[in-house]
Amino acid sequence: MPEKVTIATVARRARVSRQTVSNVLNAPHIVREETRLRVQEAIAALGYRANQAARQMRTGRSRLIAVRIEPTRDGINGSVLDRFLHGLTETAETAGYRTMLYTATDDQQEIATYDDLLSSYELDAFVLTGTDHGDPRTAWLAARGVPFVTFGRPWDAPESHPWVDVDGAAGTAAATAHLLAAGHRRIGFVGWPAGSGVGDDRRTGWHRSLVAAGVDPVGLDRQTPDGIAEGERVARELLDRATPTALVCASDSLALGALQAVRARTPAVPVIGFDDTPVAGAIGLSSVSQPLGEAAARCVDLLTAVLDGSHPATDHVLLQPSLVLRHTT
Amino acid sequence: MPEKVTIATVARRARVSRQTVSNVLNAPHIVREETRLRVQEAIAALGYRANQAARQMRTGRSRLIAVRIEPTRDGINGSVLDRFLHGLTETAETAGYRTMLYTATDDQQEIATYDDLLSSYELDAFVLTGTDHGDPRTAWLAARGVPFVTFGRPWDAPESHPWVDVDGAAGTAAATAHLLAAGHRRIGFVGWPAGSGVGDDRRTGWHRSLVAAGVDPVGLDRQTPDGIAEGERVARELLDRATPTALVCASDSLALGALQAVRARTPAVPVIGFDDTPVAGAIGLSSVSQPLGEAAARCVDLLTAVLDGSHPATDHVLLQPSLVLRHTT
DNA sequence: TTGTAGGCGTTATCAA
DNA sequence: TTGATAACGCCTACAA
Repeated sequence: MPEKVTIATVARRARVSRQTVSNVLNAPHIVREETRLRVQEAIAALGYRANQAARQMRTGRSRLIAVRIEPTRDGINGSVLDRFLHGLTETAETAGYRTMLYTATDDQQEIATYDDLLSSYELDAFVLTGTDHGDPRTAWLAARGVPFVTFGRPWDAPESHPWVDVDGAAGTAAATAHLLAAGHRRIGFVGWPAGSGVGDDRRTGWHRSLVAAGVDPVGLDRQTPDGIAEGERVARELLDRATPTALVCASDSLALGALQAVRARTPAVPVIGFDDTPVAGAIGLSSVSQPLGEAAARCVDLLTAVLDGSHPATDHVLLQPSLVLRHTT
Repeated sequence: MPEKVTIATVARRARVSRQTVSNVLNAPHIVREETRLRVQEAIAALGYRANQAARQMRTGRSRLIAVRIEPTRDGINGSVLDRFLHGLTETAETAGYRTMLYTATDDQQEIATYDDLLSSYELDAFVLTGTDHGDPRTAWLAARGVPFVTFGRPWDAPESHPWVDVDGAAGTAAATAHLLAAGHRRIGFVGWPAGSGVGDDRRTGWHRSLVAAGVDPVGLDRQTPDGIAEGERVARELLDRATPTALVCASDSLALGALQAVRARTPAVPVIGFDDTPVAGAIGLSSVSQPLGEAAARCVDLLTAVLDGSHPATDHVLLQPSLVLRHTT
């Protein structure tokens, strides 16, 4: 087991004071080159690394960011956040931050966790996902001046804090446009109940695309909580009542259900899902793909900008999704 | 923004010394009850929480455990580790530990990360996944006396360190037994190339089950790297050459491919996968399910035992998987 | 440009 | 049983 290497060990070896070593680390430009090189050589030779706990005590910064990990719901949509999490961890690492995980069952408990995390570990920032109308979490963090960024727009007040999001409406619009181009007119939409920002956004794209093409969308959409069985049920209902010739869905789960419903119909009824989850790839379901890696990277960008005190021109990033076509269209 | 509450704030309010507050926190039994209650009241009233960085400086312990997050490969098998990670975070929280994430591209880089994590953040322990024969990571950690537990057996030396694993052989044996009970004799196996501990383990269960039933397994299995296309290819090959009437697969990806291969065969060829990933649930694929939440919990148990210095009777845990039957059987 | 002194919040040691 | 003192490793002021 190697002995603990502190700033003092380095100082001794380089025959300078501890302060000079600290300067080499934090303000290299004020150290004479010859001295700096000697210190850097000592650092490398000893494998010295600054102790975060000690640094944090002085600076109050931990170089740690917190992200919530969700219970996997149906396991399909959960993969979206998992992919985001991976991208986040990776990008944060290259920016010199580590990622810390926490769980929470509801907003209030999550806020209690913020409090705990902040006072025990002095986290530098939070990355929130799944924001919705009137989110109490963002209000709490903002009130305390805690840096944070959300993956997902604040639907109420778009300017209130830094966020990164993917343009869901553009995604469903592209899906709808693709079907229109293929000659379809009566294109149905299977979505979530009105009221959720994300769900409404995705419905909007379909609606707007249809209207632009001169098709009346009335009666062509259905709403249901997420799930495969739910998707199948309402898709069947939609097919029976409104006879759409193609379907756009708000999620891959819904699309999977819709796929069951359209099975064996002639002519075939194309179905397009949302999120391009592994399931979609596995079964050949066309889907709208979110650039999750880039979204994560931009979140880190925004965060480091805030943490370094530099105020960038823009702190709202809206990314464009892409349509991945497979067998089902 | 609330003022920072330190042990001194609490001490002042409770009219005791800082040391007494510390004792109430870390050794309550040596404090007179009356004093202790007064201090606890002050702690509650002020919302005091011990600062981890300061505590860590003194004790050298961070109450942090590290887990690696993998790049999602095909996104199907990746979900296994994601579910494990969720369970781990949750259980660790209840045990008073937080989870820190890191990424690594190969074993050497991962070891470099250990070094970094250990000297910068003084992590208390590591949870490793995906161990294989002659894993350099466990050797490195063991040599330095760093506490760790692996999810996955050390295939070379079963006694060398604490581990938790799921009995893969029992899983494929159960799958095979189920098919045997349904009247099948020529049951094929689609697995990974020999040499990986996990893959060989899963093949063993199928092999043993067949032999026990008096069926000669020779020629009834194929090997391929993981993947849907790969699974389809070798399953097709197997069906053509060895005419199995049912298939057991080493993963859901392979099973998904096999499902393509057996499509439209009469009589139907049942397929059973492994891992019970969301995809399996979504498309009705029967699969062997690992108790990932429990595995994670046991990992935390083992870790806390090591960290608290108590040496439990057993530090090797082998959990039993369960067979989830769906349409494909 | 380099060195010295002090303190961040906590706990271990030892004395009262 | 409680309290005073020192120390963990680092960084910021200030002095040399």
